[in-house]
Amino acid sequence: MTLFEELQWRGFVNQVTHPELAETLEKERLTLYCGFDPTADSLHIGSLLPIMGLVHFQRAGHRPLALVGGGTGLIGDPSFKASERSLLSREAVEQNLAGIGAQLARFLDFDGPNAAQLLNNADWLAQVPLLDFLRDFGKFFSVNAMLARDSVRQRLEDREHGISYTEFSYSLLQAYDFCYLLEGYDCRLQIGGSDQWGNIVAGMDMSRRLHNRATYGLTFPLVTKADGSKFGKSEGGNIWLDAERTSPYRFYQFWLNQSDTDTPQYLRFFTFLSQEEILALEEASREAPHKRVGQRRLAEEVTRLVHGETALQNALKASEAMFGGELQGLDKATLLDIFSEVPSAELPKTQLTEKPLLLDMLVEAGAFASKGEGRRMIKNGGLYINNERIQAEDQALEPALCMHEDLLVVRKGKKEYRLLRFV
RNA sequence: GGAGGAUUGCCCGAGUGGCUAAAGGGGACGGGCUGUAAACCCGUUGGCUAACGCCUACGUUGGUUCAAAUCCAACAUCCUCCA
Repeated sequence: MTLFEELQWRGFVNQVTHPELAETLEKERLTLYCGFDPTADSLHIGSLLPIMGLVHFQRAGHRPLALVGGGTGLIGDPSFKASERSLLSREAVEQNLAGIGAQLARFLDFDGPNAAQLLNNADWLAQVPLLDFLRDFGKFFSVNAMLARDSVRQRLEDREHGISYTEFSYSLLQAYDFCYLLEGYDCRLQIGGSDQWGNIVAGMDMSRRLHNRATYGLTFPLVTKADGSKFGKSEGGNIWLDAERTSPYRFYQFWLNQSDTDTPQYLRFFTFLSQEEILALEEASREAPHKRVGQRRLAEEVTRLVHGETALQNALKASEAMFGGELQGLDKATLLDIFSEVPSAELPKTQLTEKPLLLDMLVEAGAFASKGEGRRMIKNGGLYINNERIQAEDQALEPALCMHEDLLVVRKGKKEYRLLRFV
């Protein structure tokens, strides 16, 4: 299977500027780039698809450039956005760059004949004098073409928000990047999310006018969910690639909880499993859906890829303990280890002897927002201590409830755990 | 500048003097069924209280009234039409 066929099979190809790119990819070793916005100090799984894309290209022998938008990040991409972006400070962008760079470095191979490179467009964009830019570059840029683009049109039509000159110029900067990378790195292909189509085409236009050279563009589809909700969000908000923001356990659980309908596509998108393996998993899922082999494998693969083997094993162990229901047999160290993934709080040991209401104590420990909420939870049968359902609202807190004298595993509903420790 | 209309809980939206902590829907949360999925069914969805109840809430601030989301006044924000 050729690279392009593989990408198509996996569903990575949304739009391509030239159908002959498929052939070119077989005949030549290309340099390609994909940009990442430094809007936070960590990437989230929304960026995972482009990252996977870059890696596929690298595995096929092409040279990937991961571009962090230190320059463009100061401006803000208006594509398909409803309102004007608030500008990030230079310091924030700097900080975000460092975090994102480190994450990208985990996916790409920076050695060998087609070693990846990490670039920051601030390195060249910051150098360009405004007048030169307008004379040498802006002159070739058609405002008419830009106005016609879908990505900016909704902002033009929206009299409420409008679009500032600054954001309007974003497209030029990204086009400049492409030209710059073409010249300096012989980078002839830009890939990105479907919202980047306009920006990519703008860059291709410029490189043709400026350098009379043909370039390619390819966009990925939007990752969707069968039920129409937004991919990548869960109860706790975004799913981040940074273990500090989203623990490996939560990360693993996120993938494990994907629906049957979405899982086959996600296996294609977010794992490097071969076509045969993926088809086999699908087959197995159809035959015994309750075993959820697809979700399990998906969660395993992606967690290993993003957080590494050790973190995966811990996530597996924790998942098993929390959903297997068997807490009793575990020794204290294992217990603490497993629940290190989960929010925890320490409370004074004197509480145990004073025997307050369990409910009051949990509110105080932050497990419930209010007493009313806690009472409701108990009434509905959603509160468990050490995996045993609490039936009585007036249950008192006593030493007998604890595991290993001072540990309380609080569970709200099916999945939300919290560890309390009396010291 | 003038004339109308709007503003309700997380969101949408009903409500035009007491029976309104506010219909209905969505979302969220919990339970059931299952497979930590989907669909479906049931329940919860301002705070305090075991409960009677009390307090806080319908853009903001005042007022009328025994009683206001509901009436009046001013202000704010948005929308439409006219100049």
